[in-house]
Amino acid sequence: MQAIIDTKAQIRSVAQNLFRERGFTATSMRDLADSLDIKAASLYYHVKSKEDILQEICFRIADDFFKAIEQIDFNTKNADELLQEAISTHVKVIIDNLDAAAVFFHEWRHLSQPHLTKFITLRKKYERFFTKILKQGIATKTFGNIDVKFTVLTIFSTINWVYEYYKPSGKMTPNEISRNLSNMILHGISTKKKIV
Amino acid sequence: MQAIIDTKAQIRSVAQNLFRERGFTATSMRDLADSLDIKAASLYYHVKSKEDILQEICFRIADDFFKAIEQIDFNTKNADELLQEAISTHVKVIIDNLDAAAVFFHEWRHLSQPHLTKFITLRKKYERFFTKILKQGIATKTFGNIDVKFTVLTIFSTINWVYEYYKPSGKMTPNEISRNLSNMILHGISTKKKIV
DNA sequence: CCTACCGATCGGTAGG
DNA sequence: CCTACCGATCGGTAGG
Repeated sequence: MQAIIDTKAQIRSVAQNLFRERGFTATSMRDLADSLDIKAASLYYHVKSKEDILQEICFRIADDFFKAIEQIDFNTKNADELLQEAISTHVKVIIDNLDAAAVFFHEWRHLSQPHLTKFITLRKKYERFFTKILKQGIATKTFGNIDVKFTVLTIFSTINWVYEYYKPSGKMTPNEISRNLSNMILHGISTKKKIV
Repeated sequence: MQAIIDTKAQIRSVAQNLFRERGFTATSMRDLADSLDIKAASLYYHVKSKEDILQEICFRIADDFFKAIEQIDFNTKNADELLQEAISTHVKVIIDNLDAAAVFFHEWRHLSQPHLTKFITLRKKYERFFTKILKQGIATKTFGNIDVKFTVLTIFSTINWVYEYYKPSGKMTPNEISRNLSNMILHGISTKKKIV
């Protein structure tokens, strides 16, 4: 049994990398098999289909995102602290799974139904954690009078792109990246006061 | 001649849409032909190859981005005004070419050499406009002591995602979106003062 | 995990 | 812009 599990994990690992580099559609089962030094037909002993692999990648990391954010205690902190913590855990999941994150953000649309709908539903559910933080922050005047939906989308655009430029060999640590992103989202880059 | 030009523009228009929806690799020449009510072989009278279409889409909108940003007068304005204007023209190009922008941001990696290198070089050149604005703003203390490279990347992540959520039928106008994005990037969402 | 193979589809060409 | 077609490659199966 152990061998099967390992092989499946290996397939996923190689697939994450190739799906990221070339895209899901442009990666063939033969490409995958070549990287694993087996024949394409042998892959089907471990996975049901090519899309089966994509599903596993997408929903595994979705699960990581939920597990991380659900550990945040939403009752004992201010909205700005909550937001910083949410950003930090989100960024950590991405950085710990760079290939999977890239696939998650780019290739999910190749999921077939009903998985596609399930995926979109999960994403909306996840967004609600951030919506909640923003609404709380507006209510307590911690945040300005912002458009919640627009701001949630903008926060995600800002923090999701991390997988694109983060390099483990780079000079910025994951914590520094999280801090800088939180800082930009909370305070911006200007030294001047906001004109409202 | 006019007919040929129109047909080529039609091919590009349909291709932008399909490449966006399904991705470059997952869109076949037969898909394109079907949408145009012609046969796949007939496409080759107008275009050299499938990638030829991708190249046109990517480099045309790249040109739009440059034309727009080159019209900004970099000498008579403060860094914060410059940044607002750069963001605004950038967002306008995206909103005026939603399909092409989506292809530009997602499918460029399917370009072959030497076009891929040319594309990346152009993108770096374009980023330099923003680098210049940030450096000027830091020098004049308009911006805080930020990491320039990181901030340029973060600004692009924040503003590029517009193509994903902008809907012409939505309640926010392009100008409002630009203003909100500039506001977030310059001042953030917090009402508190920045703690340095 | 392999060999052998299938039907479908791909990008593209020849020739009109 | 069409018909007719090509070699290559695709995801996947049968049977071991």
